[in-house]
Amino acid sequence: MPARGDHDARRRDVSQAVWEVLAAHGFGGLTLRAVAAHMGASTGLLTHYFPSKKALVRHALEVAQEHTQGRDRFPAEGEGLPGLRAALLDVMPLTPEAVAMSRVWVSFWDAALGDDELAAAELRRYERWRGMLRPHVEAALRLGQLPADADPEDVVATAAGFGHGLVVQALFDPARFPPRRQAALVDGFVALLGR
Amino acid sequence: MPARGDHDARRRDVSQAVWEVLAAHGFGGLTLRAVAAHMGASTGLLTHYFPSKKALVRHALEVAQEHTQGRDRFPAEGEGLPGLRAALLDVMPLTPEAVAMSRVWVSFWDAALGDDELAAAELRRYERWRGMLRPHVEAALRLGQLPADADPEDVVATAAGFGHGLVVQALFDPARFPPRRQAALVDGFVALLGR
DNA sequence: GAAGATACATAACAAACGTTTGGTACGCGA
DNA sequence: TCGCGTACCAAACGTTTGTTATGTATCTTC
Repeated sequence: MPARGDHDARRRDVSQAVWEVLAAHGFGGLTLRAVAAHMGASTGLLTHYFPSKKALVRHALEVAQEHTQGRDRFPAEGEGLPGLRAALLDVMPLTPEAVAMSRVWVSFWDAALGDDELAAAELRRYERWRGMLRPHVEAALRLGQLPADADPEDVVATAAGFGHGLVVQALFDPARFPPRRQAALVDGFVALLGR
Repeated sequence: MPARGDHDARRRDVSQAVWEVLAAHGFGGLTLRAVAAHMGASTGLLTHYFPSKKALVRHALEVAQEHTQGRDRFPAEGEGLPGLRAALLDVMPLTPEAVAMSRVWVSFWDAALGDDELAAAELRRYERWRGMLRPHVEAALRLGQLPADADPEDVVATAAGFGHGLVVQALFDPARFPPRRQAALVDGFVALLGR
């Protein structure tokens, strides 16, 4: 077994394993031994790359965040509401990978509720997500796709709420919320906004 | 300090303590010792009333559920959409107790993601909640408050998603989502449904 | 090819966990 | 008043946790 590998790449491998254990068993099932076993290694490997479990989790979530943002997104077939539609579809658990990702973030809410630092991170994450929706809402307003008196910030918050709420429902009841229906509900919601 | 107390009442006391620890620290911070300390007792007391931690949690969630349902609800000032509005306001974290309750349920999602039995319970809970929204949606349809071609089941799922999504946002960002704004967003959403 | 840093595995550590055990204090029927 | 069952505490059990210590290959550099 080698030395001189790519240190950062290995850290990313470990984060990936953290991610997968998290998706499979939630924060309650996230132990160093579980992560190590999942990647066929020992806990010594983990401690070699991360000083503590908390540091490991923090890095894994950062990596996850980049992965979330750099995703092959649904192409927005237009400005305004179509863009909002695409942004919402981006967060839906439509594929197995997206399901895993959603599971991790929902799981993360529990950990964040009990830890101030993680709660602050979750707050920022929410702001960033609303920030991604906002341009589309503002464009829609400019294009007259929304009632002229609509408050953009309220529309953003409403859309963000609808999106995450639908994610949770789909996560717990995939039979009732298959990808096709998730997409249909998103379409219906966006149509609702546009009068 | 023994004897002939009301056994069931004591079990409810314990469940209440579980509830409070859960609201404060999430599932990750729920330990028998924490619960015992919270009620100034020993872990022996807990095991005296419950055979295992899992049984304890199960009972606590059942009690919580009854408490959720038997809540002093917002009076529905009308049939159809006003009723839907009231039902949505009922789940919003508008008061400290409602905040605690919402924290517990969000926290519960993590535990449910890693445990099949809890996941099934969460699925049922969701069905029950949609079941509470459905009559209002159907009444709204009957009263012509919704477009005649609207699918009631889709409207229910959309409203349920919006509701829970807003709960999560409000939980993590109470400054941005004070009670007044939560209510305003619910009003805006219901108005959206009614054209 | 010797020296030293790197990359792990293995094993031990104290702490915390859920659970079990043993004991004591009290209420109640006899 | 005796005896028994309930209610509970205190302590200990074995396991699992995150962390630390030690050991051993492998690579890099000279």
